[in-house]
Amino acid sequence: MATRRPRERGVTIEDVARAAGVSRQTISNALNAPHRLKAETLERVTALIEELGYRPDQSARSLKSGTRRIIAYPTPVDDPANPNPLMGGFLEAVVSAAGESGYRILLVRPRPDQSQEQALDELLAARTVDGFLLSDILRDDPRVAYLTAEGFPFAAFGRTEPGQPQAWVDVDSVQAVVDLVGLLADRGHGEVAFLASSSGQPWMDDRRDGFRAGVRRHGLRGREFAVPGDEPARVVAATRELLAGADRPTAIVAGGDWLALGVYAAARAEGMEIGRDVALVAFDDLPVTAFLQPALTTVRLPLRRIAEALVSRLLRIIEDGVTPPSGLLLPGELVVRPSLGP
Amino acid sequence: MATRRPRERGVTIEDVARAAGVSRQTISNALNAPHRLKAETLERVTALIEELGYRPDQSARSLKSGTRRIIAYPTPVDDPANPNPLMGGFLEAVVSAAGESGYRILLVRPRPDQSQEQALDELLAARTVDGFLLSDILRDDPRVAYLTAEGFPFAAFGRTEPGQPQAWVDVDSVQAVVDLVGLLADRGHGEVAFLASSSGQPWMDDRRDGFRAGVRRHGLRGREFAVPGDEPARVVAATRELLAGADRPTAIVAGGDWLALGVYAAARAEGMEIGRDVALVAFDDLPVTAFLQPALTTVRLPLRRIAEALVSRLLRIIEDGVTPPSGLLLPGELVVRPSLGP
DNA sequence: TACCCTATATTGAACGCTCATATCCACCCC
DNA sequence: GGGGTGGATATGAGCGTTCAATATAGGGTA
Repeated sequence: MATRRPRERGVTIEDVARAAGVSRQTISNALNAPHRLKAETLERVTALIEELGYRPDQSARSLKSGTRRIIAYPTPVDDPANPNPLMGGFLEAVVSAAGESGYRILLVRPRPDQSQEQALDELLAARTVDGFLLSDILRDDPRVAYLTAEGFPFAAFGRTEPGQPQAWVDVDSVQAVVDLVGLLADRGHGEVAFLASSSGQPWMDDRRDGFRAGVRRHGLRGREFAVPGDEPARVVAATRELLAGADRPTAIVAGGDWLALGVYAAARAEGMEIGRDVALVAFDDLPVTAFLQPALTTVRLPLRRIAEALVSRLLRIIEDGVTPPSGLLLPGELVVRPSLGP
Repeated sequence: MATRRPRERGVTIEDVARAAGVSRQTISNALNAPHRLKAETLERVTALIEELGYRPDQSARSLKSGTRRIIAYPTPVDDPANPNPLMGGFLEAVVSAAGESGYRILLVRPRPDQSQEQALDELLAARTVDGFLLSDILRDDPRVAYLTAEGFPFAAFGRTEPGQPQAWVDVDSVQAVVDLVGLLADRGHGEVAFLASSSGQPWMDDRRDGFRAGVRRHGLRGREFAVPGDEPARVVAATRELLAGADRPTAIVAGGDWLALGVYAAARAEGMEIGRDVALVAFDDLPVTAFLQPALTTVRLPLRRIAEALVSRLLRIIEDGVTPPSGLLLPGELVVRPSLGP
C-alpha cells in the first residue's frame, strides 16, 4: 500500500465556533436545528459559516450518526456486443432522484476474485453505505437473498421472491406485450411470431409470457423463435430464415428493439418492407430506432418514474425502517409508429 | 429532515481485541502493518477477524486518516434523444480500474439550483471524496478551473489548458480522422465532405480539425456541413440535401457514428448505396452499427485503456502528490469495413 | 556489567462531529 | 421571595479508528 499524504484539513466546527465566540454546539444547531437559535445568533453564525466556507466533515458526521447518505448500485456487466444504451439515462435518473434527498450513488463491481455477495458484504460490513439499489434481478438472485438474510436495506428494479422484502419496482411488461399483440389483432393479423434472444436476460421471460397471454386472449396463432445470442449477425441470420420460410408470419413481436434492428436488416435483405409485408412491434424504445424507416412501434420504459420509485422506497426503509408490503408495477408506454402497418 | 434510525452497530475493533486477548492496536496492525506482529499472533488474530467478520468502519478510518478511498465522477447529462451508448462500458471500465486499487466511484450531479462548481465544492468541502474524475471537458471548463484553484486532485478525460494540471487523457482524434481521410485518398476520392453536428460537443472540434488536416495533407477538396442538432430526423434531412445536391461528394466523413446512421438512412431514401455510390467513414464504433449494411468503417475508442490511465494518474496525485507533467494521448483504433468502398 | 538496538505489544490522544445533559438567565406565578 | 418554566447556549462524552509515544523483553556489543 502506497504512502498516503493526509489531505490538508479544512475549516472545522471549532474554527467557526471560535470565530463567532460561541460553542461548537451552537454551530451544529445552526445547521441541524436552526429553530433553537435566537434569530440574531443564527444570522451571525450563518454568515460566518458562509464566509469561512465551513462544511461539516462527512466522515465525522457519519461516524457519530451511523448514517452515510450513500446508496450503492452494483453496476450490471455490460455486454460490449450489446451495451445497454438506456444505462446512462437510468443512472442519471437515479442520481437525480437520490440527490433530491441528499443521497449519492456509489458504483460497485465485484473484483475478479470476488463473488457478488462478497462485494456487497464488503460495503455492508465496513458501513460504507446505507442501502443498495439492485437491477437486473434474477430469479433466486443471490444478492437479494444475501441482503434479505442480513436484514440490510435494499430496493430492486425487478421482482423479488414472495418470501423476500417486496421493495421492488418493475415494468408491467406482460401487460405491455399483451397490448402490443392487441394492436396486431386489431389490424387483422392472425399469424404472429415472437422473437427472443436466448442469452438469458431475466426480463425476456416476462415479455414472452406477455406474448403467450396476448395470443391466447386474442385467439391468434403464435410461434416463438429464439436467436442464439445477441450478436447482430446472428440476429439477422435467424430472422432472415424466419422471413424466408414458407409459413412466414404476418407480424413479428420482437423481444426488444435490439432484435427489431435485426428484423429491419433481414427484411431489407429479403426485399421486404416492414409495415407493408410484415408488421413489427418491439420493446424498449431505444433512441437509435429513430433512424429506422418506417419508424418502430415499441414500448417505452418510464425510467424516470422507476428511478424515483426505487429511491423513495429505499429511503423509506433506510430512514423510517418501513418496508413496502408489495411491489410496484409501472405500466410501459405504448409508442405506436408506422412499423405496425396500416 | 426525517427521523433517522441509527444503523445497528457491527463488530468493532474492540470486540476482536477482547476476544483475542490483545489490544486494539494489535488488531489494527494485523490489517495495516502485519509485519509488526509475531507470526503466531498474526495468525491467531487473522483467524479471529475472519471468524467474527470484522471490517474496519470506513467512516472512523476516514475520520482519522483523512482519506476516503472514493472518487467522484460527475455524470455527464445524457441527451435522451442521443444517449451515449458507450457510457455503460466506460463506467464499468472506470469502476473496475478504481476497484483494483480499492477505490470506489461516486456519481454526482448538481441539483437543479446548483452550479457545477457548487456541486463539486459540496463534496470537496465535506471531505467526502479524495479526487474527481471529469469527462466531457470543455475549453475553459469551469470545473477544471475550480479544482485547479482549490489544488484538489482530479484527472480529466479530455484536454485541459496549458496553465492547468496536465492530468488528462484523451484520444488522438485528430490523427485518427487524418488516417480516415488517408483511407479515402488511397481509394482515389477527391471530393470529401465532413458532417458535423452543431450541438456543441467539445470533441467535435478535434474531429473537424482532423478532417481539415487530412484534406490538406492529401490534397483533397473538402467541404463541411453542420447538422443543426442531433435529432435523427434533422440529421437525415440535412444529409439528404447533401446527397441530392449537384456537387455531391464522393465520400463523407461523419463526425460520429450517430451521424453516420443518418447518412445510411438518407442514402437509402435517395436510392443510393453506401460504399458504392458514396463512401462513408465515421467515429466511435457504436455497437448498433453492426446492423448496418454494408458495415461501417469507423474508429474505436480504447475505453478500457482510457479508464485505466485516468484512474492511475488520479491515484498518483491522491496518494503520492505527483501531478503528471503532460497529458496522455491514446490512439484511436481504425476499424476498416466495407462502407469505405472497394 | 552497562549499554544500545530490535521486535513486539500497549496506552493515551486525537480526528470532527452530534447526542444527552447541564447551565444560565429572564420571566412569571402564587 | 421561593420556586417553577422555558428559551438559549455550553459542556462532556463517545462514535471506531489510527498515530505517536511508550513499555517490555531478549540479544548483541563494548
